[in-house]
Amino acid sequence: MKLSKTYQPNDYEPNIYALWESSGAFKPSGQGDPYSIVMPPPNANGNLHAGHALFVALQDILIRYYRMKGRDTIWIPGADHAGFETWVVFEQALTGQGKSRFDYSRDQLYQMTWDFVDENRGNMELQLRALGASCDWNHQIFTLDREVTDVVFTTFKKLWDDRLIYRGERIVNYCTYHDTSFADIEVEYKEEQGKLWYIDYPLVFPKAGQPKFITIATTRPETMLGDEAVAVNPDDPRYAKLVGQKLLLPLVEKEIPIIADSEVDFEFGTGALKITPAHDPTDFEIGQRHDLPITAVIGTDGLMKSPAPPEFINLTVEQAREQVVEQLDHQGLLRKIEDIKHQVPHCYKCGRVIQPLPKNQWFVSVKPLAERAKKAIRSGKIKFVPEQKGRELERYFDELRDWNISRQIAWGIPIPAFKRVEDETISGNTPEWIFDTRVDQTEIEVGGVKYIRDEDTFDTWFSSGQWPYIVTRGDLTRFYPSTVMETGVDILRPWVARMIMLGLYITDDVPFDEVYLHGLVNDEHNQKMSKSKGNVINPMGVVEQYGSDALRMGIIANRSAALSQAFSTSTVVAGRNFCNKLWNIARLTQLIIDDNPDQPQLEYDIASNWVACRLDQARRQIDKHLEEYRFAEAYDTLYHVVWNDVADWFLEAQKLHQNTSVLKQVLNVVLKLAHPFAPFVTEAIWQSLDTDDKSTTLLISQQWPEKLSYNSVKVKKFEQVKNLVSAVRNLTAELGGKKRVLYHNSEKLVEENCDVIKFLARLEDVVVASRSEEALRIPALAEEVWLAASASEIKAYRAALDKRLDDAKQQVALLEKRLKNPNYVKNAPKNLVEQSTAELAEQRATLKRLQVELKNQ
RNA sequence: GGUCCUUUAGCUCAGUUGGCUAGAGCGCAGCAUUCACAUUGCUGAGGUCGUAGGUUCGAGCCCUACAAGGACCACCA
Repeated sequence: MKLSKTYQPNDYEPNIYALWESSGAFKPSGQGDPYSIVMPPPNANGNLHAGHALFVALQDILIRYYRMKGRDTIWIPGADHAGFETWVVFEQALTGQGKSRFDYSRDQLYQMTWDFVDENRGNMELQLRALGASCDWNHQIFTLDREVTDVVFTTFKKLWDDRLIYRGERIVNYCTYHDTSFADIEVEYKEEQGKLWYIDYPLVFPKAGQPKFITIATTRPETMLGDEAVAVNPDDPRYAKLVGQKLLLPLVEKEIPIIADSEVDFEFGTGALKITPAHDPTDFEIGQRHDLPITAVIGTDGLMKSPAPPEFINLTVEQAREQVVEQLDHQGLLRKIEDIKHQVPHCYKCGRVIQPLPKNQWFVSVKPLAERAKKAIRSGKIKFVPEQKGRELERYFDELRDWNISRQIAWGIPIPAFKRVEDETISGNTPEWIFDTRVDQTEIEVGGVKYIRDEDTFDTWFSSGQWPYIVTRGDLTRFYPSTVMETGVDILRPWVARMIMLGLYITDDVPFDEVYLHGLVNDEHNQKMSKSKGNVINPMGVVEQYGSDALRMGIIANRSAALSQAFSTSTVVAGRNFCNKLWNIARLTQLIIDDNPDQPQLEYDIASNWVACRLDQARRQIDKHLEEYRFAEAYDTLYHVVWNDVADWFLEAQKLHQNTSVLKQVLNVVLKLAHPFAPFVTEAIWQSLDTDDKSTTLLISQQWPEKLSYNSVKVKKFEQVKNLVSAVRNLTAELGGKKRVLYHNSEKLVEENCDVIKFLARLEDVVVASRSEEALRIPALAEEVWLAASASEIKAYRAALDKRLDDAKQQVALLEKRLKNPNYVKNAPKNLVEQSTAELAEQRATLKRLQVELKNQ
């Protein structure tokens, strides 16, 4: 015996992976229709988490399956510089060394982050290998590689030339701690208990019969220092006559107009809205419509700044708020304070409140891009699993606003734009900003004019949004569009949406044909995993304990598309046990073959036909399930055919009558069907088999099983034997478990399969006899077969028989009622009616046998 | 405020165009076991499919309302 008693994954996995990798099996074959998956690049600086384990499992199953199906298959791995994410970690490390980002230049910081990432770089890749990812490492790309930045620059230029990129002062979401702006999508809104302050703004020249002031309501009184107007709804009768008049902005003593804008909600507060164009997105828009100046009183450092009155300058927002309220109260302008619950934007990383600030940034005009993307989904050019996620994206494209792509962090792809250095000698038509890819220089000269590089870097999603066509350039163009994009629902909007927009824009084609989305992997109690909760599952620990295959099967079991579901150790254990089952199937097969070396018996017995039929059905089902991305069901099908059919019935039967050629064939098919789901153990077994040319034979490179042939009559026969055996086992167990004698009235089925039935049903003996008093009829079987039982046992069993009788009666009544219903007979499909009729006959026969049985006792 | 998802056995989940006795894994109970595997085998118990209506010969599945949980979106200052 070559194989140890149980499968020890750690003894095999690393060697098996090295075998695959060195054999070149991960490379595309160049034969067959292309099948490609672009891996969502994991953070180069991080360790893999449970979500990665899930995506590796799903994508690798697809890749291995289609590779075996003969497709020209590639899975392209990547590593993400993960701009902001990595930056935050790097800065923490810097702080840990007592340093800060202000001690270095941008270029120094970039280099330092590069080195920092480089140190950890290999971990992620080793972990992908440990998970068995059969991706083509020759084509691995890092998101900061030259070939990536080249494409990103070209795209930026094209957008620029097409006037789809503009630089403008807009309100951005600014984290004053991280010192960078965010896209709308990166902001986390949290409901908070806040206050609503009601403040009187006096009119400069109150007219007779009119109020002397307007009361506004605000949750952020400190921003009033930057107010430029008070807006009311044009249809609001309370304020109709006041529109156009001036107010005196308290504390600042500045005159501001009362304007009318339909955006203003009558219902909220007093119906009068103070307008701070610099510090609120809505106010900014209203300000634009009414040509109001943008007066910023909060700086990017989060402190108050000029032109706020001197006493407020350099106060924090919170301090300023207190001061403002206090002074207003002092001046008798504070009318009332209400408690209010409202949504407050927070930095998703540090949790601090996001300040809306005006900032000059690069923006992408997304409307035309989004329109096209929406059409691609609507027309079915891109298919989503699950479908509703496609509809969700369509709605998202409708409401998407211009996309801020500038980030004020050093770690990322520099924006290839340079700003003119002000100089009186330059002519009026020299552009303020020019495109240039010499981003390694901070200052360049063009036509005698000096330009300085934009210090900002691109939003990571701007470059990763171009990933599918970036990674398929060169000799891989046949793999674009990729076949399926498999990724997490959480990045449907930030990533998938952008890949579709930019893919269509640059290549005039969709970036992928289908999108499969997986949900979050929660902890065992279905709570979201997070470092702060300490409930994070480390996939490498699971691999170490149970094996890579076990983790893979455990994590896909019971899981459906796009749903957040719990991680379950028990399904991983089930996966581990399944690996061991495969292992022992191989061991037994080997054992039998070793015992019968030179005489393969070619007699094709009924069990062999039956198992061929079961395996063939399973193959078709797995095909169908994988076609429809039903991973859990494909695995379930495999699990049961291997365990329940092959191991529990076929191999048990083979212990009696060996058929080495069929045994070999069955093991071969089992290993192939199982390979995408349990690659390591199946390959380990494959390598242990005696084959003519081992060096070139890898399971990973084998063809998926073809149709198996079998004799249906023999299949049916084994099915009957199996039913009889189960019925005997059942009755034996109910009667108390000891071995018994089976009597039969020269039944052909029993006669022909006497020894198999005896063996599988664990019978004392099988003898021909007429009905004995000391025996119980095997229930629900048409054959005249009885199991030996003493009178007292029969008596004790009477209750069970009574119950069976009741069940049968109920069934007969139900079927009769259904068949008597003329509407059923008329409307239901014919085969169903026939089926019901047949079943009724069967149930009536059963009923009759049970009645006889009971009478005889 | 809006949109979407979920609700099926003790737990985690399947259940593909409605079709008649709703499945799996784990857990639980009983029995077995020198014979590939205790990471085992056999047998079994356990569900009025969130609630209330409706459509239909027939509903876990379709429709309506409601309830609970979750996710996302939104400019209510």
